[in-house]
Amino acid sequence: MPNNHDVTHICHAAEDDKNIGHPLLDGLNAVQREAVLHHEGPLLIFAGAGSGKTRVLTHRIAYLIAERGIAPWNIFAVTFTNKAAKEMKERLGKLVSERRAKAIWAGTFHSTSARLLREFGENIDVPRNFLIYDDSDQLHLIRDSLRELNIDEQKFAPRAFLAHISESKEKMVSPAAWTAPKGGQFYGHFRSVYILYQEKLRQNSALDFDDLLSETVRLLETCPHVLKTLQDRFQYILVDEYQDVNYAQYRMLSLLAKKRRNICVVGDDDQSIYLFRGADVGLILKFEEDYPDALILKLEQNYRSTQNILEAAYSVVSQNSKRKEKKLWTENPQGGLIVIHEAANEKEEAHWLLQRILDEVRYKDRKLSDFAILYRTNAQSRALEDMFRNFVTPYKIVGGMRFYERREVKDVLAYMRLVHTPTDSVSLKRIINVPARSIGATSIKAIEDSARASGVSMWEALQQTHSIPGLLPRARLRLNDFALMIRKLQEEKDHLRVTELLQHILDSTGYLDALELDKSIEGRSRAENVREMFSVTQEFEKQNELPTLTSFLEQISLVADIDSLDVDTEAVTMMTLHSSKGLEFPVVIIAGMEQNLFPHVRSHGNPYEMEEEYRLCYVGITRAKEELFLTHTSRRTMFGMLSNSSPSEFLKHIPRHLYNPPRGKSTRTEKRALSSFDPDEPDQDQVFQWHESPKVPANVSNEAEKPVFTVGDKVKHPVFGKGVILSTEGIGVNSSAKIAFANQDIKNILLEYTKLDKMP
DNA sequence: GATGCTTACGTTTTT
DNA sequence: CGTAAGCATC
Repeated sequence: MPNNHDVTHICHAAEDDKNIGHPLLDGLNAVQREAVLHHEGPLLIFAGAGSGKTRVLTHRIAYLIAERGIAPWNIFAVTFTNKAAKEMKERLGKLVSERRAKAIWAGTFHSTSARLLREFGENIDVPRNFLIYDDSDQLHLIRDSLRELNIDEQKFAPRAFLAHISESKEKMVSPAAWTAPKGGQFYGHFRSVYILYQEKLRQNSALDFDDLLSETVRLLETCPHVLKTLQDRFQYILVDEYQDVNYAQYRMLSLLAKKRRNICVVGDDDQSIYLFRGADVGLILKFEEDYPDALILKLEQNYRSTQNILEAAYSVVSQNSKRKEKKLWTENPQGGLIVIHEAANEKEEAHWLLQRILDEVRYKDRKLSDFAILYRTNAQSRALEDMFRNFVTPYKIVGGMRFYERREVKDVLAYMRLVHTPTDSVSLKRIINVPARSIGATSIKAIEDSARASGVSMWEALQQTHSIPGLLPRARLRLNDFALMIRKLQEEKDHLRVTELLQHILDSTGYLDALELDKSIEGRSRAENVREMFSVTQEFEKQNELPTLTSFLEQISLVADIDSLDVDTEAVTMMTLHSSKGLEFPVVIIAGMEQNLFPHVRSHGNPYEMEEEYRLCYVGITRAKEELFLTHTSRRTMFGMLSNSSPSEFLKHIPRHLYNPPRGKSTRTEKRALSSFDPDEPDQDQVFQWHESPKVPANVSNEAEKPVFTVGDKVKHPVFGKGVILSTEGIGVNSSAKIAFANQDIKNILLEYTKLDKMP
């Protein structure tokens, strides 16, 4: 089986179309063509996983431009991630021209909203230099609000307020319109917290993620001239992943599409996985009501996966009651069996799947980049990463501890934000004493109180330290120095490129110098991360025609983890199931298929959330093109506590004939289980039975020519150089050795995959 | 005001 | 287990 067949090669076009021969319709099936050719009026496309919807969307846009003479700047394409927008433009560049592809409006709801508010926000008193507050910024504001309102943080979790505020905004419920549900002190406090939080956002010239959407809706609703301008601008609207749209986004679309009604939405109710973020599957099902004249198309032919994989996916998602019945079909081969594997614990799980991957690379000519490991929670990546690092196998990870969430990066960004938007007191408070300039909590409190008393921002209060009561003379001096430094940077900001500004900030604050004094490992990596910021700004300046500070900060606030995933790197990809939406891989491994983990324990007892877990599983399975591995453990350590785990209920819905036979409890297995690394030998034999490629018996092949190593042997590793064997483990393919290298590193090396020379 | 120690607490999923 | 916030001490 070819490793990276493109869908284009196995698409078969219907023969009977009058437009046959048009390059934009080439290789499309009949339904896909209809979607491309549909001219004016609403269009709803149910597009199953792997049914070529991105192709349909890009070809449809290309057709509008090339054949119908629609100006690219009159087309608005909403994608789910920035990455998807970028890819769409790249593909369009090849279909029409790069210049025209660049001119279309493509982006996420959030980035488009930010752009519109930057352009028109002044109509509704959104300042031009607004910042976008992320989760942790929001929490700061909530905490401040709770303190101000004398609400006990211990009794009422700040997160709970934030979640409920977010929910309210998604549904476009203002503090005034909000009505308290019955009972509970929480709701008694809620309105005042909501109001104060909103007030603080305004004072800081900041919008949160939800504001981007709700303020845009408010803009469209309250300013008819803006609405008209935008209705004329966005003559053709195309929306991807419509099943994950929330109410505010829905309102925004309705307003924009009202005049011309050229709205084309694509989605799949089986792939709705953002309920927690306000996504409402009901909206895609309501589209027909909203637009009774809509053309409705269904893309049900799958070009991605084998029949076995599709059947497994269907067997899971069809358990749900609230879904539009549909079943994908494919002309693809049946494919090999799915492999379900139980490991003793998360370490062994990681070890097993790493081995599987290396086996396939070795015997089936796979590349590391053919593999994706998916999991339910980010925390699961730790065991995987440890194992990959130990065995020196390249991997790339989406999410987890994000670059922009690191303390040092946030600090540097806070300086940039403060220079850009002085009213941003969250940033100000963050860095006013970083690096330490002897400005302590008492002084900060004094500024805050004084600012509140006179109704100005902290930054404004700082300009007149003499009128702040309770400041010691020395503190006053320090504060003046700080204010002067920031003012200088503010004066420069418009004449400098972002990279230069970053340099000036580091120079005048001494931030990097302070970090470099710390010689510890963390200290070094912090300094490294700050220097990495220069790559970020330089890359930004290269990629953007108008690389302003405003757009830099905006882009950083709105990047998704997935946006920076580099598909070209030769490495295994690891990410959450959520992040994997829209992607595909020849081989997919879903790890942690356990009850209470996936489906997640928090979804138990909530039928809506349980159905979402099933959809999430469906999304995960349908990422796979050729092979699927599902692993679970019998015991897993969570929160530092070891607990028993049982196989996920998803597994029992997969028909027996689709996966590998259960491994027999042979004495061999039991013996093996006693040895240190559970190599799970019988299972491995079965794995290879269903491969078409000739199997090289793994544990026989090289054993003869491989030297045997014992503790104390001196060896030479092709990458790490000279070392000494500290200990050995495992048998055959699984044998590994702990080796101490000359550079002090101690690593576990899988002997099977490393050319290790014995030295005299 | 800085530093170091203790404790409490948490993990869904993300624009 | 690992982190972050909180407290006591210098």
